[in-house]
Amino acid sequence: MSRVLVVDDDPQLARALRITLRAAGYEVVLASDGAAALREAASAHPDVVVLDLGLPDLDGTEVLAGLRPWFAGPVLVLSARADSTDKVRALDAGADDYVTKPFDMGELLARLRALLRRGSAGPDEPVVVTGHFTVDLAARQVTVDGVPVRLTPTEWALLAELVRSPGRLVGQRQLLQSVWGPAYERETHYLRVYLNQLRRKLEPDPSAPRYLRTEPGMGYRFTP
Amino acid sequence: MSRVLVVDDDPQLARALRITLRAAGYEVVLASDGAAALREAASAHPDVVVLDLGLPDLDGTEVLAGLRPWFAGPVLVLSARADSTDKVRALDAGADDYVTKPFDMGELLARLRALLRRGSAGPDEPVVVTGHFTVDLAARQVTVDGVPVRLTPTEWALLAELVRSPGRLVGQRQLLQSVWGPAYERETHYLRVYLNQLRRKLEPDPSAPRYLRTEPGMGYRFTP
DNA sequence: CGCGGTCTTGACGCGATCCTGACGCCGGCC
DNA sequence: GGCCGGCGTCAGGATCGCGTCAAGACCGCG
Repeated sequence: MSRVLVVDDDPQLARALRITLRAAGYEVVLASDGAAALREAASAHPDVVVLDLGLPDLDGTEVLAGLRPWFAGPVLVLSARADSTDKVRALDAGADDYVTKPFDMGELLARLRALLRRGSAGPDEPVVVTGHFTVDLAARQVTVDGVPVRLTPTEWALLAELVRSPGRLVGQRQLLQSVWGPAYERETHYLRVYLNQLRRKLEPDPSAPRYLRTEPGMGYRFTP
Repeated sequence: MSRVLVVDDDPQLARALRITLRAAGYEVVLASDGAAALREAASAHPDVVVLDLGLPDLDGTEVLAGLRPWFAGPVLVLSARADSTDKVRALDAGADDYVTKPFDMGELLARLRALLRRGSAGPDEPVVVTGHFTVDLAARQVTVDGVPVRLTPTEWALLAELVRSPGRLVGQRQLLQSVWGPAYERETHYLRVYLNQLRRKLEPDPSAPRYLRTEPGMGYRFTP
């Protein structure tokens, strides 16, 4: 059955969620603060995360930001704040659903079912390894032959988008849209420049790319 | 940009949605009752459906039931009913999100963005296998005897169109229209050239095609 | 204010890709 | 038997996309 990571600092609510989710057939992992949430998400490989925004250490959106670069599964946010600007912020930060407290357990379960039905696209591995370099999506770090390499923010965003779907071709439009925004859909030149830089930093032989391959006219493909 | 099918019988709300969605960069298709909704969903190929449950002819859940067997994209349900049993029913009937009226437009847009962000990778059956080669539609990769083969964009578009309806005859007009555009309906020569190239790359014996067959005067057929 | 790093933009050469025309083959039809 | 339309095959030239380099714009920081 599916594994759920519940992130909530209220022991009473956490306990209620654990019992309800167990009864519904889920395996439950608990975390009571943001740091633990990120740790558990990386080690327990949950299929879905239920995240309370009101945490003692980190802001909920920070947890989302730490999760999203590498965690592909759905995230359902719980919050006491019903203001729509809060909802928009959380949803745009990567949440898949937003439920305001107090909430009905039946509805929460139904929303979880809906999220899980859609299926997690791609592996949620926080670290991707190749024969020559490794990409740690959770720690935002790349190492070549064990040596850390510095990437600029743009280079990182581009690499993360490619690495998140290994073996799959990623269209140039999708890359441009997720790295530069929807207005830059046609600036394919950017891709050429930054792919070149990434290859120079990561590929054993930048002139004959092994891991960051070009599919002319369509996009790029990361092959581990 | 993405296409949204809006199903609502309230002209005022429909108009507001159309204006807002247009402004947000979406292409909008409207339907004012359930029958029209099913028709438009089939013909317009929307990326996402916004469905009001209160319709004059059909119950909203019936529309959902009619949609779900073949429509893979996300469906966002609008409803005046805030009762959680209604929400559960709609979500379990195949809805991906449920928003109660009155709602905030910004929130609706954020929820649509969240749905589309996830929905780009549909749960289709993306791999087609034959005795000699395999076509992975999601990864955009073709392998012959396990070895990846490079296809040009045109070759890929043509092959994908054929492979999407296995065993079925695909007319030349349909192929030309979907690969080159409506203006090229008569350029049957293109088909001959590119089918030839595909056969050379994929068929065991290109001069005696087994998988990419010609139906003289009609079109082509892919037989797994 | 200066400085280092990063992002954008332009120019250029090269190879791949697309279109186009020519030719031969085959089967149906007159 | 000859004609004709449709198909397969091949090759070459125009065009497009890609990689590469470098210079200018921009930004945050000291």
